[in-house]
Amino acid sequence: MATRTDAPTRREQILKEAARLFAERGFHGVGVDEIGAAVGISGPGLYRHFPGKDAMLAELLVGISGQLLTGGKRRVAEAAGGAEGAEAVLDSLIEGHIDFALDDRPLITLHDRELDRLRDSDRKLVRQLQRQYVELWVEVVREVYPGLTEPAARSAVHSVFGLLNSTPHLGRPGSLPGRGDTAALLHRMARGAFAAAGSPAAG
Amino acid sequence: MATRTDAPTRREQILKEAARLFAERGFHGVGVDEIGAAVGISGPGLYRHFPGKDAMLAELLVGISGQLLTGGKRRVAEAAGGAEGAEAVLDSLIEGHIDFALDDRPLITLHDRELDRLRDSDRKLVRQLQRQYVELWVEVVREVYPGLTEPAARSAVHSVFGLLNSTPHLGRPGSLPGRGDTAALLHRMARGAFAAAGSPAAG
DNA sequence: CAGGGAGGTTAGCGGTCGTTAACCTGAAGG
DNA sequence: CCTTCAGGTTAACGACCGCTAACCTCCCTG
Repeated sequence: MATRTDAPTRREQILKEAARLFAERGFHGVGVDEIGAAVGISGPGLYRHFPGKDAMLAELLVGISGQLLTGGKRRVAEAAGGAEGAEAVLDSLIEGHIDFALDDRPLITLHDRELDRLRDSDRKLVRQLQRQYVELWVEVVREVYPGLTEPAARSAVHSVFGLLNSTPHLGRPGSLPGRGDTAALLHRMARGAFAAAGSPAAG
Repeated sequence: MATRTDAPTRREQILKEAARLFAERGFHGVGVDEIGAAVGISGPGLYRHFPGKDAMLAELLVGISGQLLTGGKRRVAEAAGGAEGAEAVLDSLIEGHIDFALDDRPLITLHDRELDRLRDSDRKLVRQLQRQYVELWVEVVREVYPGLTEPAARSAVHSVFGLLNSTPHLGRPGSLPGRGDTAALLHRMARGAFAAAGSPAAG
């Protein structure tokens, strides 16, 4: 839980700015000179830190997927240790995903937008991490709503991801009703969506 | 309601293929030669039909936004004519959006991905159409759930759009549980999400 | 049957972009 | 004090890409 107080490395600066620029204008829409300028160095200087532009995107996407999966696993394990039910685990997963979506909006945008720009091996890795993350959710969701078939649960999970990942469309951070309220609203809506998916007896 | 039986014009072919390619690899990731090849002509031949590559994207995005807004307005007007309540109007809006998301998946993808690649004037137009569409929903949603503040309703609408627009992530059309089932699931989830947003008294 | 426009073709220009090459500099270490 | 090396710099190359120019070929029409 060591909260970092030391300054970010140049490498981390580059990744952060690259993520922002890629999210704003797309991978092909951003030049290496722009990324360099964003961290105060110029174009080719980036090649002291990364073998190429592709490598930056790859590291970003692998990092995102891995971070989501690791966080999800941790939350499932923690909750399983206590006496809480599956509902609490689901709440924890939702909370973690919302935190990520609200804190790292550019990364969320990249996550489902630029995957196809990766080399085959990297793309396979990211897809595998994503799949594991989805399966994590599917298991928990089916435990809470046993009526759901597995394909339906998977569709529901993907749809809730779409709901939670909508934060980049909610306007600039200032125009939101406040982070806490937004998080609470998203959480309620996600639970409501799952509940509706799990009970086909709607009017 | 004249269902078209005549063959699509060359212009329409181009737009359709361009939409698919843009959705797959991004606007900057597709060359005009590829678009031409996709319709059986080669590169510069496209310039007999469009003034430039940008114009294809512009026409696609303006078309999408306009189509959504027009359809939404029509549905609101139709339902308002009958004796049905706001709930029925909301259901109709959801149904229309789902139809669009399931039938024109590449367009849905483009819709919130490549907007920034447009000329200023086109982007303003698209944004204006989108805003009107959102306001259409917000009004209906607040009628059904009067407890929602206006900002909360707008956030909820954007989030439900994220949910409904998740169809491109649901795997290839073949792997879905069947179009009707998928549409029904999405519809239930959207209603559940709105209901949860509208009643802060969750446990 | 002339002729003109719609809708193609290929060749090529000009600009952009990712990447490499060659060089510079300041700080650390023996 | 000399060396080394991490981390920069600018110049330039080669590929790609959007677009234009110039030309061709049907087909429709008067």
